[in-house]
Amino acid sequence: MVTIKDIARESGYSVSTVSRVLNHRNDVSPDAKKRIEEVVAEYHFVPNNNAKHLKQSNSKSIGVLVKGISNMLFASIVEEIQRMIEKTDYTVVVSYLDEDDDEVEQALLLCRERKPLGLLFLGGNPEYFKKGFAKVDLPCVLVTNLADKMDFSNLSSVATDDVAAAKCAVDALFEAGHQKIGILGGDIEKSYTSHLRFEGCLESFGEHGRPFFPELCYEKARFSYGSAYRGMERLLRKYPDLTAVFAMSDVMAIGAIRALRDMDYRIPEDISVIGFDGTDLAEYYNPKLATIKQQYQTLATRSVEILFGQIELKKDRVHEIVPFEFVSGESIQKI
Amino acid sequence: MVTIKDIARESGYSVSTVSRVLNHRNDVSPDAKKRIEEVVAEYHFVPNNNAKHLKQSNSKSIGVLVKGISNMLFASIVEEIQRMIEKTDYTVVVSYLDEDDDEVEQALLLCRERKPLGLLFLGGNPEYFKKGFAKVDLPCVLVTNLADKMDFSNLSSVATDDVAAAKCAVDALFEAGHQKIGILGGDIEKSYTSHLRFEGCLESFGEHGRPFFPELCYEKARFSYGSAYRGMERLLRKYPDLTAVFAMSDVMAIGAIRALRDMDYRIPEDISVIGFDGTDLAEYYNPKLATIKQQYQTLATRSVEILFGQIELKKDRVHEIVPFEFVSGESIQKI
DNA sequence: TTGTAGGCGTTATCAA
DNA sequence: TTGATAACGCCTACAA
Repeated sequence: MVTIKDIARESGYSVSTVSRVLNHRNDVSPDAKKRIEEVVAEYHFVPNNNAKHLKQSNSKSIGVLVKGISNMLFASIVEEIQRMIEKTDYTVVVSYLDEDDDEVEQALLLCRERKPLGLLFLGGNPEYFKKGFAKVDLPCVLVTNLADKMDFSNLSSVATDDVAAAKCAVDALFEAGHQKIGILGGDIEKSYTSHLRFEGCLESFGEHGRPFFPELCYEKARFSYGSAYRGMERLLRKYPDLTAVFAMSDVMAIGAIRALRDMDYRIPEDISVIGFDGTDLAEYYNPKLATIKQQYQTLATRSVEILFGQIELKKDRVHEIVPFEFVSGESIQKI
Repeated sequence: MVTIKDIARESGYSVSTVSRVLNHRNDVSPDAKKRIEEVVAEYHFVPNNNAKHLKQSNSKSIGVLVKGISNMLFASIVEEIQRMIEKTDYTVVVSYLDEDDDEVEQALLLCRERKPLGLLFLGGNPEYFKKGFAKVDLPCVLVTNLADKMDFSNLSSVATDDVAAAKCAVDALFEAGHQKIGILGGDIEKSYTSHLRFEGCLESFGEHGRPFFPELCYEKARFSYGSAYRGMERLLRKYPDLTAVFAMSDVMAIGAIRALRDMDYRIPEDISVIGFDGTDLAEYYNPKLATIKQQYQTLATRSVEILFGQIELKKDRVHEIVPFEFVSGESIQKI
């Protein structure tokens, strides 16, 4: 393996000078710079990041922790974040975690290893934050979950109002004349997001003067096509005369629709369906999916802006709500 | 930051003993192990991977390089690979690259930094391999692309026969009675996969005694809904009387279908569409998408088996073709 | 079974 | 503008 020492030897300069050239510093003579760059190119030298990060104390980088690799909304937000940060002199370090990994623990690890100047959490479990976030002592923004209930001075948040958005979805079904509404969502014990959207459902039912019996009209599923398909089957079995379904993600909605169609229901003529997230897929699906569109662009830009505000301008944390949009699609039928 | 030295001091043992405990080695007394583990837990000590990998020469890990983060087929394969390797005493290091990044360069970097015992490439550009793979000197498997044309003794490959599979797709359209067939695919100059599938189309046209005019019936698009949507519009403009479309991925097919429906064509009554990949989405879409299903499970298991064969049993490289399946779906109409 | 000491490849400090 | 040299945190002979 060719190291900085080899480059030093070959170029006739010392490792320090080579290091300076590598890090684009200006206290190097043009001659040295030129010669060293030639040798670097000739040997295809690439610095070893382990050694680099081991030594370096601060790295002008932003860490991004993404919970759930196949979450399309997060994928869109990450892309947008990358695009924004590329324009600055910061670099981005993205770390993909599993759905139920402890993101705060991973954050601590990332800090030790890359020493970023700030952190962006895409998705997060309040339990993990309460347990371990006190040890994180750099500016952070939690994206897509509001952190206003947690009192950490270095933690901002940017999110869609999940309660209001879910309420809006269910309202839309009530307003289309539906009374028997089933809900397909995540585990409200484990997923805080699901918990909030569940709250929104409660509110909507309350406001429309309808009692809400979870045992009857709520069914749990994972955020995947297959799981939602089976969840929909269970839901329909216990609530056979439902006329509308709110699924807590577009993926779930699509799984549910396939299940319903396989049981010979037409969407939306027999059963209406509304999803959540407003990913691209929703408008490419047939029928076009009614959904609640989260503004992923705004979520991305605001979170980056807020993070830089905290890092560079030493601004205070903020908890910001980004408006959502109701997309009517073609999957809701007025009755 | 708490380091191994702190643990040594607090536990009363030396750093080497602590290191031994951390690496689960058995030349440590139970007393030492117990005491040290207590202190580690108390201080929430986590080893610094930079330092670890900087020093460590071999790490019992497998590197996975994934090209294209929103490629659903790859996502499924990665999951399967993780599941398999978890059962062994190896660990997995996944590295997600952009569609057009140089995966071989990244592989070199990964090798320097993590010193894996083997590498799995999900997707790859033959150009990059020809240019730089000679410098990679550990067992590797290229997945979803065949590498039999390249003569590297440490490079195996496992893939679907893209030529035959694409031919099968187009054959299906011919056999349904279609004569005017349009094709929506990637850039055959840049994407080797697209190039091969293009070859398959040529073969099918030839076999059915139909001339193939790329300017008329081939249109280029990226592998995304939006790009395929616009590609389909262009294709239809130059080939207005086509009755069937082969899209080189399911995502493209769905983009194309939306474009066609927006122009008031019915699928499959007016225009038939067949996709490629056979991701979950294909069977959840409406209409169920006709497609060529790549066996992602087999691709995953075979590539891991072959890699371990090379690493542990010093077996020779192999180039293996995994069969594909034709899925008829509901998007092809006999005429 | 345990400890000492040297080194992994880089950056940072200081002196020249 | 340069170059020695000491870290960074960990692993691993080798010695005890």
